[in-house]
Amino acid sequence: MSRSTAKQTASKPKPSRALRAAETRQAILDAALDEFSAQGFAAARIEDVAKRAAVGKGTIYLHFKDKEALFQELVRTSLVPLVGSMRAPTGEVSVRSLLETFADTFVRDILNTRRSDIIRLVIAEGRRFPSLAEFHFREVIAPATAAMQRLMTYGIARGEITNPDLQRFPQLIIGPAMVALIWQGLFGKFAALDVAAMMRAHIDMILQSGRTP
Amino acid sequence: MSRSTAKQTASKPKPSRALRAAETRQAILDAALDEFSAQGFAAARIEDVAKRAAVGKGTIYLHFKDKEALFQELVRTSLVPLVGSMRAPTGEVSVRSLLETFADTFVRDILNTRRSDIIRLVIAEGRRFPSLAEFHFREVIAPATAAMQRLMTYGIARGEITNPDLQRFPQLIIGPAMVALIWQGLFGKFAALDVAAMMRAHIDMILQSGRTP
Amino acid sequence: MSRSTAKQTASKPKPSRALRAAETRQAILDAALDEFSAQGFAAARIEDVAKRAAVGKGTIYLHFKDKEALFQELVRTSLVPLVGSMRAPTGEVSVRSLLETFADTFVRDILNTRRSDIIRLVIAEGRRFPSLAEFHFREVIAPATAAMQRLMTYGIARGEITNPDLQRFPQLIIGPAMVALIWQGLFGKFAALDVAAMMRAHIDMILQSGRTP
Amino acid sequence: MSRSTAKQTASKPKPSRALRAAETRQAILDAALDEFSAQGFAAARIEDVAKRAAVGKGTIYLHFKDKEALFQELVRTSLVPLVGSMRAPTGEVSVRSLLETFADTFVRDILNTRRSDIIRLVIAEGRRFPSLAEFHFREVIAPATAAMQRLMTYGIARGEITNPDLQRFPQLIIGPAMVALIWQGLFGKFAALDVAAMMRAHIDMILQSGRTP
DNA sequence: TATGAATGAGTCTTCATTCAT
DNA sequence: CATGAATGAAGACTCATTCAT
Repeated sequence: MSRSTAKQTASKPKPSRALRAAETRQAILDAALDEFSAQGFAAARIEDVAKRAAVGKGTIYLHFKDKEALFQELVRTSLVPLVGSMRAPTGEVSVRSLLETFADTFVRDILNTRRSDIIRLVIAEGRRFPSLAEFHFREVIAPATAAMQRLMTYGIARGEITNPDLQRFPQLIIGPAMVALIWQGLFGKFAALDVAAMMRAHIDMILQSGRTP
Repeated sequence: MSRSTAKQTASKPKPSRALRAAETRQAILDAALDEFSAQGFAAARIEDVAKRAAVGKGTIYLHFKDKEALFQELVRTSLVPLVGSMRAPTGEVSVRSLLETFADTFVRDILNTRRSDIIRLVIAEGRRFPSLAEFHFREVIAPATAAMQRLMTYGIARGEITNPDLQRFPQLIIGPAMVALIWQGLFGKFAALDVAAMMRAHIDMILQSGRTP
Repeated sequence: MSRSTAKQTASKPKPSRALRAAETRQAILDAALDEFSAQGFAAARIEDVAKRAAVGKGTIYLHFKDKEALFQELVRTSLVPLVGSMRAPTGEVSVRSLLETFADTFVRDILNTRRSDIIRLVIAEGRRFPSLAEFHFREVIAPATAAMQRLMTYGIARGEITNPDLQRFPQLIIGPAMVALIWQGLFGKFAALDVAAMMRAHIDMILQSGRTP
Repeated sequence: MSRSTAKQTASKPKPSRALRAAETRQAILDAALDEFSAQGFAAARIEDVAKRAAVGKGTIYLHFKDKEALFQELVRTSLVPLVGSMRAPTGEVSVRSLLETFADTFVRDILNTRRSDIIRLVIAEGRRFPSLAEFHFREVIAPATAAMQRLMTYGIARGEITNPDLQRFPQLIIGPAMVALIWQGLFGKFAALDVAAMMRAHIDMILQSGRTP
């Protein structure tokens, strides 16, 4: 929403055309996220997206080829940035602290944001949009599991991790995050879940795992 | 085709009208599961359900008030039976064997059956059918987590379980099952997951958890 | 297919087949009147007629070819009997008393009975069932207006009626009856109308009409 | 066909979008009157209305919520304007001339126009649309009968009307108009009715009524 | 005769998409 | 670039009618 330059001159504040267009586009994506995650792909109405974005219905088609393109664009652009943040563990950082950072990041930047809606959307609609599922696997899931595996390799090298299964099944590490996502989305109303505490307990479990008593 | 004579002779035991109706109803539910889990609620077409069930379109409305009723009925009747099978642990059974039984049952009776489609449906459509999400919570989730908590209590009493967090967060125990469900549904094509092995690894982790080395 | 013999053998009191059939048929007609007059032809449902008549849906088709036949049969059989009752005025009866009898009969045997529903049905659906309108004209309207004209001729001969217009426009005599019918059907709830008093006032008007003061 | 220039030259004055929309709306109402009065509410098909109005099916739903709203709007907007024209009688106008004006107006502006179809529609469908019947009573019937009563009061004051029943039963005055409406709609084909002459005869009758000879 | 489960043609209604302004 | 009136294909749902029992 940078509307901070070149305003005082004319009657209308007119920022550069390209800028306004980008803003409109983003407003549409924001609105689309609301509608798609509330209604699902099929039941979401383009008109509602337009209304929520405060643009005309036709405007959406100036920015996106059709409803499906809008949907896929939404999902694609919303999660890819996340992956970049997962880097190989280096230096003397403990696995525990890396896992804790991961958990914190997950809760702060995904679970409590609208990104969680996106993930739920992928889960909900992935079956009907195989290309989306594939894209998501390639761009999000595969890198994330690979990162977890690297983290486990690192942990084993450091002696912090002793259970080799964790390297084989990075899903075990990600598991509680997924559960948290679904739980908050569907059952949070009925039974609150202290996700942060659960994640901490889970990290404890991972680090204790494999130790021969 | 004389219709008034010779009935007891043939192979089929003259299913009473009511019986045939019940069969029709079940055929519709089966077909609906196929269509709904393949297409999602909104995109599934009643006509396709009818075609798959080999009945006329109108027949569906003879058995279900509308598309939504068919959907909810489908989900409701498909999962409740499962819950009955979870009984309190008794006698001298080890927690490990109980967890292994649970894991086996999950893989055999849910993951590799169409029930997994139902659960995916609940996850996918729960947002738009709050009553369904609530029903599912009440009838499936809550009993299942309660059973897990009882199992952990039992394990702690027996000394097999030493990590009290597991009692507080039964979600940690169920987690990998949920991950498996989603993974197989969306990403199984891209990367196979040996769910049974993962579940075993998870059980090991649970049982080792909390031990002070 | 002799249906009239050999019946007294069995247990149930079973009236003759033909009798039962006639009863069923009449029950269907009664139910049809209720439904058609409440819903109109198009919106009335055969299933509701069946339910109200306490017969199966298929039974209706044993007695009537289709929905339209049921409707036409209903209208035809319900009004024709009325016409027979209008006979030529004879003897020394005054026109006033004849008109009063007509008014009484109308109120008692039509307005306050379900026959009024039939007439309303003819008015409502006549446009779409020209054959019905024609039938109704031929069997009810034409005879009734002819009877009124005869009555006026009779009245003029007796000196009771002095206005020749009444002979030319028998509709003027029938008018208030029609108004009463529609009023009671549509607006009776909002403003009651004392039909009998109105009819008396109308008769006074007719008899005073044409007198040169 | 350059679209950006040369607009003031042509014949058509560039109807603004809103104006065109209003025209479309009116075209739909006109077409709906045709279809509804020919087929009745239930049997009229929206698609036929659209075709007759030369618009797409969906366009109708752009202007009216559903079929029923279209129907009610049609009836509501078509008759209310009439009521405004009935004003209290003033000055030295004779009751006869007022009644004659009323009769002329009825024949010219209702009976021989499509408004008569509307009234027939109200009669035909009023039972199934109670709100419509009520609306019609409130907006048309009640004002009309009240106007007639005022007219009779005025006539009595002037000495032209001597029959007090006419004040009590304004329906007696309106009667023949209603009969004419129904007659022309249903039986006009079988037996023509000279409505104007009948109305004149009726007016004579009213003015003679109550005179003691 | 009587039934009611089954059928599918027929309708209303929605909504993604287009396009004239 | 932006708009929203117009469109019509698509899909849910109804109900008269049939027919096996």
